[in-house]
Amino acid sequence: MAHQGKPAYQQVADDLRQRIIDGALQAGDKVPSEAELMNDYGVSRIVVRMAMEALQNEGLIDKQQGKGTFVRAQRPLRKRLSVDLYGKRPTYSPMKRATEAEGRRSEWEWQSRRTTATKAIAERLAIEPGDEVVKTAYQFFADEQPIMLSTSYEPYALIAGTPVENPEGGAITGVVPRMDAIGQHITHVTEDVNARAPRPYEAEQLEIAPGVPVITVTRTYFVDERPVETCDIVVAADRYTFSYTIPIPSHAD
Amino acid sequence: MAHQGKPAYQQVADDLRQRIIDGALQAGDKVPSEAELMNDYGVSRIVVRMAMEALQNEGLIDKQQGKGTFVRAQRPLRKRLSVDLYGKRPTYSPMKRATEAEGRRSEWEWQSRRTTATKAIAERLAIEPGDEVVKTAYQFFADEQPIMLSTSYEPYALIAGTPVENPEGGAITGVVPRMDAIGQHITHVTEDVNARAPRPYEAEQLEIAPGVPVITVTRTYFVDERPVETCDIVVAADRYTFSYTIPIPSHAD
DNA sequence: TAGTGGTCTAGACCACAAT
DNA sequence: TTGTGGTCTAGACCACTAC
Repeated sequence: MAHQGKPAYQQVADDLRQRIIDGALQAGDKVPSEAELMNDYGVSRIVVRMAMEALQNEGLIDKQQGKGTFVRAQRPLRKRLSVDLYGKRPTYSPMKRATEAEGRRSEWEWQSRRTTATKAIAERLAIEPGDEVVKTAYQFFADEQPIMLSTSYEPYALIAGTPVENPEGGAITGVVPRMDAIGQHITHVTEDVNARAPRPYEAEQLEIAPGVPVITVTRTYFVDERPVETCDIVVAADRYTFSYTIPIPSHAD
Repeated sequence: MAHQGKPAYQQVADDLRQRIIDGALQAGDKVPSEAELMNDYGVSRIVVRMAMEALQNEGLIDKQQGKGTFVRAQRPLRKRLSVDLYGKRPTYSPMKRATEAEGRRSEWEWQSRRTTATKAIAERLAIEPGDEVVKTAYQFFADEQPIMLSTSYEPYALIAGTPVENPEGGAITGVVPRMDAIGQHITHVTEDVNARAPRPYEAEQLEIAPGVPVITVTRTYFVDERPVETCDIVVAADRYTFSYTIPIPSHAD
């Protein structure tokens, strides 16, 4: 490895990245094995692995134990979790839309329990810490593969004794219709989008390598200024994209 | 390190993560040095480093060469890049809003040049590959620190000979006002939000460690169904969050 | 000068997949 | 059985920071 001031592992990563971008290595192609790369570049295995790890975290390659390393299919194959602002229906169920639109089955599992609000959750729901909330953990699947984790919180006071006390137990799916059923007509939703490396549990559930980033969304549903549900969403960034369409008001000032 | 089937580096990471979450290690606290951790857990340095790298990529710690490793300030301190749907003004300049709102100066640098559209860009702008476009690379700063990279593309045919041919050279800042000035009244914007590890150039520009994810946004401005500008945005995920507010139409079906 | 994290070598054994 | 990537050891030297 001719040095140019840069660390060797970055030079290896740069070279391989360029070969992928240039198309010398195409989607599905096998990347040379670690042993071959050690030879090709004249570096130790740790250097090769550091380079490959960087490329994996960039979403460019896919390592498979026992088989080898392959160039990933690029962006166009990523699924979109889209939020349609123009639909007449008040449903707000991007995952269902995304999966049904592709003729796939949409499935989820959930586990619900009553608990008390932490300080952070209380703040998001504009209630007091210690107030009762219903906490529900969801796992969404498409074609048997886990694609999204979500944990939602609702003030228990809001839904106690109503038909929707059981989160998704009834026939009504989606937060907006469920809230509609008890007279809470959701007016808007806020989403804070961020990203980070997955926690081990998330990496396992979503079947991604540790280091491959996840997109996190903190979503809160409001009836006017009152929050009625808040949830934390986690999806694998190398497989999914969040899409937004934002209307720009006209210049009639 | 008592083994429980899990790799040692995950156990070390799990233990340190728990100490941070529990508050035993608080924001700003110094994490034990690599040498101390090797001793504490009875593992080699590479194991300690793999654990620390995971925590860094999760945004939990901050490594500083020569000084040590420290627990990061958590989410609430992150800045928001917010998109206000309700403002009367048609400006769409989230970075300015975010920085001005905090009484900070907002600065940017840009470099513009005419070139031809690649296949991907042509598709996003609904023009033909090879058509002329104006490509502009922006760097946004807040308090001298780089916070956002952006590369925008506009069809040259749209702006040729107009006062806004020079991207941000005139007094008009922001895409919506600029387009307004030439009679193009932007009706909506689409954003595709994703995340990945940064490229070396991005890590350097944004002053983040390789492995700390960036949020990428592919944003396109439309006049009715016609795209008039598209851009790629990159921000450090450990410092910034994108916020959306989405109105939910009422159930009057 | 001492302590920190950054890079790197040369090995080793393991788990998994293909043959 | 062979080749792959996953984990791990025991070192080494360097660059940066604080004293």
